[in-house]
Amino acid sequence: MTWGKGDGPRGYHHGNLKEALVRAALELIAEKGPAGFTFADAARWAGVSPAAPYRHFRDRDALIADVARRGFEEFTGVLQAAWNDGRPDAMTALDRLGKAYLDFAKREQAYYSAMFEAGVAPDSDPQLREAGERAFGVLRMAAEKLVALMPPQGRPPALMVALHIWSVTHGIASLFGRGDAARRTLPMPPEELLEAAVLIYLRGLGLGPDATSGRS
Amino acid sequence: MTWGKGDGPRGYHHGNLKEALVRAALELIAEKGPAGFTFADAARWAGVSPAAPYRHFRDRDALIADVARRGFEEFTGVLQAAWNDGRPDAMTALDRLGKAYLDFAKREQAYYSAMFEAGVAPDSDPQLREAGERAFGVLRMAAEKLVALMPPQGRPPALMVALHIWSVTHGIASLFGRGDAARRTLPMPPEELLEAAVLIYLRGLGLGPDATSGRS
DNA sequence: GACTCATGTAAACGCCCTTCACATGAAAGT
DNA sequence: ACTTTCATGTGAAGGGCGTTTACATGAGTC
Repeated sequence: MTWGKGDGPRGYHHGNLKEALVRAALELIAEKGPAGFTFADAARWAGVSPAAPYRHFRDRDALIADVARRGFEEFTGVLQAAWNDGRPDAMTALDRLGKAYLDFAKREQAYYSAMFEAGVAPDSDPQLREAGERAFGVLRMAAEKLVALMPPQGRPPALMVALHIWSVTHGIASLFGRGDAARRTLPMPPEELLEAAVLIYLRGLGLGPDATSGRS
Repeated sequence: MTWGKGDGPRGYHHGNLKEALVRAALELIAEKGPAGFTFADAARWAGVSPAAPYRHFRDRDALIADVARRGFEEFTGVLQAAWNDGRPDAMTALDRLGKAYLDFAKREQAYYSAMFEAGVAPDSDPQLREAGERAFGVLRMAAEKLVALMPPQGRPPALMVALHIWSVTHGIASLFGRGDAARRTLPMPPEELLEAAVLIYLRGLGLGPDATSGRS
C-alpha cells in the first residue's frame, strides 16, 4: 500500500493534512452535528498540532465550506447517476432521482449537514456556489424533460417545476430524512411520502404515469 | 411605563432574568445565527455575570430549547389565526396558511432557526415536542378539511396531505425563505412559488379552485 | 425583626480559537 | 553535492467561553 493518500503520520510533515482534515470534519460532523465539532478536534483527529489546520484553511468555516463543496460534487454525481438521462422514461427516472436524494441525505448526513444546515452562505465561496448550482442543474434538467412531455400550450416553466420538486424533497429530507436526533416520527417511510407527493404533483400537471412511455 | 417586564438592571437581583435571557437569545440568534451566540453573550446582553443564566437554564441547549418552544407556541397562534377555521373556504384559508408560514419564517428568523435548525432534538423536552405537535396540528386540521371536500371513495389520508404541505412549505422556507445569508436567488417570490406548488398539488388530488365553495 | 431561600457574584479550571516566532525538510537552483 | 527557498508543522501565549463552586444579597415569610 502506498502512503500517498494513507493516514500514517510520518515525520515532521504530514503530507496530506488537507485531505485528513476534511475526513476528520466528516467524521466529527457525522458524530456530533455540524455545530459540535471544533477545529482543534479535527487537528487532534489528524494527529497534528492545533495550529496546523490554519496552513490549509483560513478558519473553521472555510473547512466546512470545503466539505460542503465536496458534498455538492458527490451529490451531483449521485443525482446524475440516478437520473441516467431520463431512461427508461422520465417518470421512472424522476422516482429514482428522488430516492437518491433522500438516500444521500440519510447516508451522507455529514455532507448534507455541511451543505444545507451549517449556516454557510452559498456566496461566501464562488466554487461552493457553482458546485451547488451544478447539483441543482440535474434537477433542472429532469424538470425540462418532464415538461417536454406536456402539450406545448400550458406548459409550466421547467425552472418552477424543478424548484417545487427540490423544495418538497429537501423539506422531507430535513424534517424526517435523518436517522438520528431531530427526527420526527412518521407513519410511512420518507421515500413513500415523497413518491406519493411527486405523483400527486405530476398528476396536477396533467402528467399521469401513462404519459411516460412513447414520445421523448 | 412599568419596570416589571422592562430591562432596567436594578440592584443585586435582576428580577426578570429568564425573560431577558430569552430576548437576548432571540436578538443574538437573529444577528449571528443559532450557532453564533454564546451563553456568556446572553448574560452580558442582560447585564449579569456569566454564571447567572445557570440559575434559569441547565445549559445553552436548554435556553435554545425554551426559545424553540416559545417559537412553536407563537407559530401555532399565527397559523391558527391564518387558518381561521377554514373560512371563508378551505382553499382560501390554506393559501393564507402557507403565506403565514413563510411570513413567520422570514419575520421571526430567530424563532424559526431555533425551532428547526438549531439541532435541538424534539424529544429532548416533552414540552417542546408537544408545542411542535400543536403547531403541526393546525396543518393536520386544515388537511382534514380539505380531504373532506373530496368524494369519499379515493380520499387520501389527511395526515399524508398535511405532511406533504408541511414538507414543501418548510422546504421553500429553508431554501429560499430567509432574507439574509444562505439565501438562494429565485426567479419569483417564495410565496408565489408555494402557492403554485399547492395549487398544482391540490389539482392532482382532484381539488380544483371550484370545489371550494358550497359544502363544508 | 430574624429567617429562608431563590437569585446573582467572583473566582477558578479546562478547553478552544487564533496568532506569533520559530523549526523542519522537500524541492529547486546552481 | 551544496545551498537556498518556502510550504508546512510546532510550541507558546493571549483572550474568550462553558461550567462549577463557594459565597453574597435581599425579597418574602413567620
